[in-house]
Amino acid sequence: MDEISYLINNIENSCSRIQKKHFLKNENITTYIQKRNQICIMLSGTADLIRYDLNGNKDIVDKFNGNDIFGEAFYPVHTNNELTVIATSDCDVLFLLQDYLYKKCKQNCKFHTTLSASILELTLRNTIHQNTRIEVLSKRTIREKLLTYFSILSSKDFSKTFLLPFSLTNLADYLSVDRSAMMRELKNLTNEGFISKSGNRIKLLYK
Amino acid sequence: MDEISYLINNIENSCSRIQKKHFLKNENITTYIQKRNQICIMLSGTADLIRYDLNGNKDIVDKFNGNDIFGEAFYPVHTNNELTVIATSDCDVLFLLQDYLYKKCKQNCKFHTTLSASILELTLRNTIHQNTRIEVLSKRTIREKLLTYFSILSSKDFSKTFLLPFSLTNLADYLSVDRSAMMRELKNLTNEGFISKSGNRIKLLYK
DNA sequence: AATTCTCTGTTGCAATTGCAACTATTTCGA
DNA sequence: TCGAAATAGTTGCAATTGCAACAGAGAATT
Repeated sequence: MDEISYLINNIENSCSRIQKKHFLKNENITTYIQKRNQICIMLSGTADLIRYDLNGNKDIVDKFNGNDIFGEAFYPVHTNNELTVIATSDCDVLFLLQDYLYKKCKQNCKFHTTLSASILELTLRNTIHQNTRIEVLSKRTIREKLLTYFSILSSKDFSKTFLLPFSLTNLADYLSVDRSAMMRELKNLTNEGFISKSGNRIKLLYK
Repeated sequence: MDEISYLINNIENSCSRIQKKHFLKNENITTYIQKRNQICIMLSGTADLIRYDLNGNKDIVDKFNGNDIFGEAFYPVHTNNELTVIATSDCDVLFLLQDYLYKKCKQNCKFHTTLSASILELTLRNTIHQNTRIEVLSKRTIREKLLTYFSILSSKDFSKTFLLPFSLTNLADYLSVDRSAMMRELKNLTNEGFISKSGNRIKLLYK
């Protein structure tokens, strides 16, 4: 993402229609409002996308890291719940409107060209992440979800041993299964000799 | 998608690096090969993305319609299975390589600018579809999956009554649940007065 | 018009999962 | 450095789900 680095470094002397803001942990970064077509890019830090449903239940829908692209422009916003992005650490976020990508500004600055290319690249990468998650979520048992996800991590690292990118609690959320049921299944997989595990390090023992 | 129409109509006198091909039902459109960075756009017709795993099991991973964008550039391709796109009806498909989006051709034709903007727009729309699917798949019970999906369809149509966009068999695939278990749950929802249903038409009876 | 194929609908049963309710351990902030 | 969160780990039990195996209705193909 050299392109994004370029953007960050040149943000000051760029068009006024794109903004960079800094947030402290626990601050509200944005709320998804239909038809606003807002696009956000996480430059540094982390945040959670949170849904409050009508019963007031809180639900972590997504998690964002550096270079992640998000915002209501990417999301099916429907009326009966509110989606809010909350900083889980201090962070810097870039804001722009989707329309801005299609219209050239008067100055015709290099910024636009670079920005469009970057957004496309970030979006493509985002799509790959989403497809990964869909592939995993579409498995029907916890065992299959775990093994599918492990196999993806393994082939990404070119190694039978790899580090989980988050805590076991968060892994259960990512797989959308009950944490205790997932722990049970991890134990089964270990006892049956499919994997071994110490902390967040997993080793695949088959094939 | 006027942009895409423009592309289709001007495909003949465009760069040679983008191709339009016609396929008959059941023909192989493409196979996902790592690092090829191929992008495909379905101009007309329908196709299935199919995975063959090591045991030879066949699995429909995704379904594509008009204006859908797909290809290995969007997908986490890992070594132990093959992903193939098969036409489920006669169709026209546009092929290009991802790099092509970033590099201007010598002629500097209008084609490039339009194409990049279109691809970005198609990708954004694709992302919204994916987020919808993730939202639905991340519900833990069949009942919740159904109600979540119904609620999205309902708010999209601005109506408590709406048509399912596919057969009940395909709905079960989309929700990634056993079809018979889903039928059972649909019956429960009907008996308990949450919905009514005739054919593919669903009516929400609550709130 | 007959046949094949796909889709809908149903049910019993076994396996899997979520839920609740704990304890132990680690991390983090005041 | 002490206490509070967050994380990891465990288990019994009830509810949900997948699976297998049907039958019938509708489409599509020849």
